[in-house]
Amino acid sequence: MSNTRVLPLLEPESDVAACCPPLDERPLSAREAESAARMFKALGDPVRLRLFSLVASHAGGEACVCDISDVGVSQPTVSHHLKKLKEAGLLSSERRGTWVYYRVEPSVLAAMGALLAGAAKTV
Amino acid sequence: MSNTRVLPLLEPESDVAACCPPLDERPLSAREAESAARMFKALGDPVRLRLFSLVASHAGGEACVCDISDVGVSQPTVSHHLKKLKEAGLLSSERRGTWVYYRVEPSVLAAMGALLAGAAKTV
DNA sequence: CACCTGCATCGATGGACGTCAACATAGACA
DNA sequence: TGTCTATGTTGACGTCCATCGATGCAGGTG
Repeated sequence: MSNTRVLPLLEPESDVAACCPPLDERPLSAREAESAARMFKALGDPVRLRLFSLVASHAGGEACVCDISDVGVSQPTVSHHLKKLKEAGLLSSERRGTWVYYRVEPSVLAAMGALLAGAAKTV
Repeated sequence: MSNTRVLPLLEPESDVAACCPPLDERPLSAREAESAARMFKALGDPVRLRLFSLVASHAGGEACVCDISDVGVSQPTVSHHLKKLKEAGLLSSERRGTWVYYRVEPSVLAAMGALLAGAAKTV
């Protein structure tokens, strides 16, 4: 455990992780919605969702770009989408020698899960 | 065991509720990603997210369109976004007399929560 | 040094999307 | 019937976005 490392969250661009209450608790403010929508939007593209799932499900929690080649789009497009996922705070990247490795950013995922967990209980 | 046989995925338009395994279980197929991305995409707009949160947090789990007027966009735009949320399977609507009421579709939310719950555990 | 490979960036293009005003439709009421 | 109110629909417009080929850059290998 001890995995709950809280991000600094200083930049207004990436106030992404601890932004919002459960969706059914109260109406989101414009600011909250803006920040949360960025995360959902990042996963709102089929290619990005496959890329993200590919990284998330890969052994060790990280994947090299070289492992990704069968998503049906060109290499520049893959790079473009990985960048988008990184900008949304969902992935982080690290270059090790020749290859670049991407890994899932757990805190942001937890935030999205919290948003939905509330609304899912709404029956 | 209990290999969680998934649904037949009948309608290509609304295979939305029980589409996908947790994001970190295995790479999503193109079909799965397509279906799941539709849901995320629907929440990927700030206005739609506010509308959805507004309905989800409203008393009784439903809200009349007349309750919604302060999202910062015109009425036709509100109607447009509500339609999008409905097409994505996140909301359902019902006309009762003069007013139209929208409510949250719980199964779809549960599906999205399941997708993320898996990936959130990924540390 | 030169050469090759893995990945990012650039510039262009076609399509999708958010937004609005104008109009259409449906129900309530007189 | 007619009129008013509440929503949905249409058409248009501007912007964003996914995609690609070409190119650039970094790191390994000879």
